[in-house]
Amino acid sequence: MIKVIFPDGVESSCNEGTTFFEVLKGHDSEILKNSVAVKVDGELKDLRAALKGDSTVRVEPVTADSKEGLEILRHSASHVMAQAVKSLYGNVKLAIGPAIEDGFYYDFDTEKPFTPEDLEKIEARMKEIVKADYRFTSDALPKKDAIALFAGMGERYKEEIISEIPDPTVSVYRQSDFTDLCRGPHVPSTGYIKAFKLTGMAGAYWRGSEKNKMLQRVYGTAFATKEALKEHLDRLEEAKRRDHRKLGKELDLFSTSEEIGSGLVLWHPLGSTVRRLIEDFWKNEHVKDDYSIVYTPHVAQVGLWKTSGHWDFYRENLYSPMDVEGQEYIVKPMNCPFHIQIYKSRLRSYRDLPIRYAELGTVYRYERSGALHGLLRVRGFTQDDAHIFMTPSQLEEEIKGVLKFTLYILKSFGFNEFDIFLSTRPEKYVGDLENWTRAEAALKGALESTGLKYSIDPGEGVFYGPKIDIKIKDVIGRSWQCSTIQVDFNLPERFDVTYRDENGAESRPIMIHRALMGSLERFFGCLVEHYAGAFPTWFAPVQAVILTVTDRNNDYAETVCKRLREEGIRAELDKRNEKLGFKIREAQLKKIPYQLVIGDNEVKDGMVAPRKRGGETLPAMPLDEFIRHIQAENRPGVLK
RNA sequence: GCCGGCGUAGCUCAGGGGCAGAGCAACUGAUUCGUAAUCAGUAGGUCGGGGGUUCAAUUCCCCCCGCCGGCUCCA
Repeated sequence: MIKVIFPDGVESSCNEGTTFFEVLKGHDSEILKNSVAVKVDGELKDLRAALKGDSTVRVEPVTADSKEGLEILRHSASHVMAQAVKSLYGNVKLAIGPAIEDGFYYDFDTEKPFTPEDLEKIEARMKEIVKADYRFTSDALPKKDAIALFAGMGERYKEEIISEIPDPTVSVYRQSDFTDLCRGPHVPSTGYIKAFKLTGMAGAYWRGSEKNKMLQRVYGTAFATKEALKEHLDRLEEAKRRDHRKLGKELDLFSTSEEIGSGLVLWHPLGSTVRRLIEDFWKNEHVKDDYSIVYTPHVAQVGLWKTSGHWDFYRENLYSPMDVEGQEYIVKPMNCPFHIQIYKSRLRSYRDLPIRYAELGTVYRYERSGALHGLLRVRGFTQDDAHIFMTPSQLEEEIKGVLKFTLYILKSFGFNEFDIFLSTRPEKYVGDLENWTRAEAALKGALESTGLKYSIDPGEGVFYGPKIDIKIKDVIGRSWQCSTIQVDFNLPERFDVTYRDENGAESRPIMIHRALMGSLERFFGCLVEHYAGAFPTWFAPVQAVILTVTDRNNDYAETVCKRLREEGIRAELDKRNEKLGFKIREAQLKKIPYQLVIGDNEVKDGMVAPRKRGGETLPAMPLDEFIRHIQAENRPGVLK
């Protein structure tokens, strides 16, 4: 007899050989209904597997709606998809088919790429397989036998995978006539996969390397219930609705032009207004925080990048040099060497440090055409960059300050949730170990001081120093990589940056690179999606639009508009000969925060009748009262 | 860069080897109107660009450019 302990503390005893199915049934048949697998002493197992071995085991049901359960469900769905594909198309070789973040995929080596119609056919066949409710069964095989098995089926990718598995035996899973190499576990039968959908397909290289053959990847997703699946698909729709590329066009914020070139952004007047407000706020806050704002050229001699090391390390992202009177110049991919030159323009004392140079610096980097994406990945963009030069002993204090400042700026735009990562020393690094240890401790100390949660990415730091990355979470839960704070031991060395220390000796400062928004393009794209284009009053490009009811109201409306503008409010006047409902609809579609209706009543009483973007109408009020009302929101950081 | 899809009026999209289409927007006129679309009329096209097949190409084929979904990359 084996003693079984359940998570709720209940114990029971079962014979060796009892399946977990039966074990759970005896415990709680309700939970069994929702379970796809079990965790036995922390290890995931099939429900069909049997108790064995130890005298006491802890058994925990894994339900389909849990993180691990979903993963199992999706992984099983990928097997069902593979079965469907194999049964529909001859001569298909299987590569890999894992569960991923929001679903699963399977890579196939096919003669012909799949078409959208194939996707439908595959999904239909999958439904048949689910309906047939085939059992998932598993076998352990010695590697040699497994290789022979898959070689017999012509599955050369599987052979390759098996030969790289260190264990002496591997497991295979079968459902109906389909066999696949798999670690498992799986749901007990295909009928468990009640809610799934194929979501797309794409080419994907075998093992992710461009040197290898391109395979056909089919993406899908699966959930515990139809409701959860629908919710997920609705979320995708919602994301589509918020897409900054779509809203950018609809709201006339920005565009790109084929004549100009890919990845080069035109900021239209309304988008430019938002950008200007972001920039003004950014500059003011930096000055308050004791940064010096600087400006630097867009091109420079290539030698600068040879010294910095970028010419050797990142050549493929740099634009080709241009000849200027026999000298080679390139358009700048980064701002740091310029800031270093400003630093080096005279002798610096330890008394001058820290020195903080900040710049909204526009840089150009070559990105492969396939990598470009709206405002999020472009070839020309403006970094909200800063470089801080300090003595090693100032590092921790400085990082604390930068971190606090970063969070303050992000919160001012309405971002309050973050995923924070600390990346530590990689295998290949420059600088001495002592500095690394110190810098990592400093970054850690600064993170601890914020009280925010963070995770450590060991070995993921850049070769020149450890870093903190902050991803902001938007309203629908997506993460956006924006802020980065990087310690750099390398550039001060390469450019021979120095200061005079307390003893008059030449010392090497440490540098921090940091960007809060990353780039204005990316941050703006993120803001558009976060707010679905309905920007808070303080950075809405148009804050109030005045809508006249008839031509009789035009003169008064003009004075209202003029007055608002004098008060610094971005107001527009719509005196077109259209019905009020039409004007409201347009203002609403433009997502303007306030619509001021002016008809005969308002003219008579010297009032305005405000209507909010959400549809709420406020009682008619004197203009001065409305100005007070909107001014209360017209300040950086106020998010109405 | 690679795989697949797409590119038709300012926008959203339909069409398809033989006259280039709709809705919205624009323009003109009428209407002077109270909280999400007033009515009528007019104009608008190198069907992304180049080449080929054909009596005839926007449609079929090839090349290029751009966009979209991925792969890859992201200092």
